[in-house]
Amino acid sequence: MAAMKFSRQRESIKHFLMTTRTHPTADEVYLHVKEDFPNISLGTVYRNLNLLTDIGEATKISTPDGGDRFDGRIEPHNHFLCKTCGRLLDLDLDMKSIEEVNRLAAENFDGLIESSSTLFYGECSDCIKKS
Amino acid sequence: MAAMKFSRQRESIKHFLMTTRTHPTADEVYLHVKEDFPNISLGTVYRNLNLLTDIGEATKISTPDGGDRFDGRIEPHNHFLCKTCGRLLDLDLDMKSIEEVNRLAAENFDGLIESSSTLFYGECSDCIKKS
DNA sequence: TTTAGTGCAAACGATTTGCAAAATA
DNA sequence: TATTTTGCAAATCGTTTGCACTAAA
Repeated sequence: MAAMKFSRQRESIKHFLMTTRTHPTADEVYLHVKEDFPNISLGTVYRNLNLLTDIGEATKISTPDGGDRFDGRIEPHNHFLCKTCGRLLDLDLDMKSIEEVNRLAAENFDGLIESSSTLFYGECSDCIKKS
Repeated sequence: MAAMKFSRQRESIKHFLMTTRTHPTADEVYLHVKEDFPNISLGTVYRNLNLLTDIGEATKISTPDGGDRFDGRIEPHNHFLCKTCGRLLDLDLDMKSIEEVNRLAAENFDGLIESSSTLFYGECSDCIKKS
């Protein structure tokens, strides 16, 4: 079932995800990879982003505003959405804290908790400075 | 600026949101409210859901699978998404725990954290029983 | 040479929007 | 009466898919 083959396009997408911290949308990935592969199509980008997500080499982040973002950092970590500029930033809690949250939740919940993802809301330091 | 007027449709939408715990999609809200207002349109449902969300009387929940869900519970609380049946359930941490998470995050973050929303993943008790 | 991946364009589902008519203030 | 909200339909946005072709194994 599905012997995965190498593809230059997929490598490029993966490389971009792993070297940026901007949590790009599929379209932003497309525009970037297009610089190296002018003929690449948005469909290919979506197919590879989903594939990378499925095999655990990327993460999909959903926010209440607009399309999904993708993240090449696969270690558990969390995100912050600035209500002013809309940027999505990394926000690291140490592993112990993340586990502690999951443990606390498990106490109040009658099922199996495997992971969690927290989205923090507020205003980032850049926007605070400008106001 | 926008003096809000009463509307029967909006009341019905709001009432449904406040009395269900199913975290309905816009379409599910539409189908339910349609029982009382057979002519209501999906556009009206979306307009009111967004309006209620904007004035803080409802919450929009984004998950990595499919469309947004809406929630009439406005006190801070969290959610659990079952990987097997896809249901979105409430998961309450006590207020202290939520505040503690936000405090921990603030220590590692250079901006203002106002709130947070955690989505837990795993398998719900119903699905565990069936397997 | 067999199979997976690509580019393209059409299809899709969810959500938004313009507009004339209806409801609220 | 003045202004907001509605229903409808068309438009838009993000994403997926079928297909003939190309690249990798």
